[in-house]
Amino acid sequence: MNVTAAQKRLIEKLGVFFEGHGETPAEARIVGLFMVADQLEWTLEEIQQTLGISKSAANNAINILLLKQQVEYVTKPGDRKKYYKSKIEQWLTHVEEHLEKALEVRLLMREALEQRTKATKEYNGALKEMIDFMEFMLSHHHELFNKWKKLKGKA
Amino acid sequence: MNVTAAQKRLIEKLGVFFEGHGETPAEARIVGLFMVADQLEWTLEEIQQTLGISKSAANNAINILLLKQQVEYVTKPGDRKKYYKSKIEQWLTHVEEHLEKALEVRLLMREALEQRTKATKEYNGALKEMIDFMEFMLSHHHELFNKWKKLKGKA
DNA sequence: TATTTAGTTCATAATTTTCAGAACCAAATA
DNA sequence: TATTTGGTTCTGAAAATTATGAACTAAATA
Repeated sequence: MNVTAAQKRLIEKLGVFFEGHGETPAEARIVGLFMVADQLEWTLEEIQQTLGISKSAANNAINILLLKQQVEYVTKPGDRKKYYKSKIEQWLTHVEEHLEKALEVRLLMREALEQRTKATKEYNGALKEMIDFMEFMLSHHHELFNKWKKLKGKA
Repeated sequence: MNVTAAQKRLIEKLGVFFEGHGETPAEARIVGLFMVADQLEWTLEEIQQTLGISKSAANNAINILLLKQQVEYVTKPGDRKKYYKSKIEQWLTHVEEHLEKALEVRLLMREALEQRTKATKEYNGALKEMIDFMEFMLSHHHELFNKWKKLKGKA
C-alpha cells in the first residue's frame, strides 16, 4: 500500500475540511492524498485503490480538479498512463482568485443599496460601510500579495 | 406585497450568491430579503409569504440564521410575534471569524508537512510556503482590521 | 485481427440536503 | 374551557449531489 494508516487518517481530516469548503468527498480526499503521501505522482488506478473509491468517481474528481487547475498530470515516454500530481505552485493564484470572487458580493450589495429606501438611514449606513470595507480589503490585499511576492522573490 | 418585482429579482441574485457560499436556498433568500427590502423587521408569516416558502422552511432557516448570529429578533409589548431583522452590525465579526476558520487549514497542513518524507524537497518547500503565507495573512489581517476599526472609530 | 489497457461515459443507485404539510405545543384570548 | 395564534417538530417527499458498475472508445500490443 502506498500510504500508512496514519497518513490515511490525516487524509480523512483534510478531506473533511475541504468538503466543508465546497469540494466533493472524492475531490477532497484526492487533494488530501496529494498533500500527505510520500509519492507525488499517481495513476488513476492507484488513486482509486488507495482511496477505495470507484474508477468513475476517481475519474470525475480528477477531471474537476484538472479544470480547477488544482491538479495536473505528467506522462512518461512509452507509457500510456497519466501521472496526476498536485499543482501546488498555483495555490497563491487560487487564494487571490477566491478572495476576489468572495468580495464580488459587494457589487450586488451596491445594487441593493442604490435601490433601497432612503428612510432606513442606520441600516443603509451599515450596508455602505460593509461595501466600503470590501473595497478596503480588496486594495489592501493587492498590497499584501505584492509584499509577499516581493518577499519571496516572485515579482 | 412588501417587495417590488425588481426587489424580488435582486433577492434572487443575492440568493444565488449566498447559496454558492454555503447557505441553503431559504437562508440565502432571507438574507437577501433583509438586505433589499424597505421593511427592516419581518414576522415569520411575512417572510414565508413574501418568499413563497413553507412555514417550516422559513422557521428552520430563521433559526439557523439566529444561531449563526446573522439575524436577531425584537418583540413588541403585548404582541406575541417575533420581528426578525438583520444583525448587520455583526458583519465585521463574521468576516474575521470566517477568515480565521478558512486559514485553520494551515494546522492540518503543518501536520501533513511534519509527517512528510524529507525526500520531496520541492514539494515540501511549496507546502511550507503556503503555510507561511497563511501566517502572514493572519497577522496582516489583524493589522488591517485594526486599521479599519480605527478609521471608523470602532476601537 | 484479437486482446489488453487507460480512460471516459452512461444509467442508475445511494446518500444527502432541503422542503412541504400536518401535527403539535404553549401561551393568550374569548 | 374552547379557540386562536405564533412558533416548533416530525414525517415523508422532492430534489440535488455523488458514487457505482458496466458498457464503451481509442490506442497500444500481442
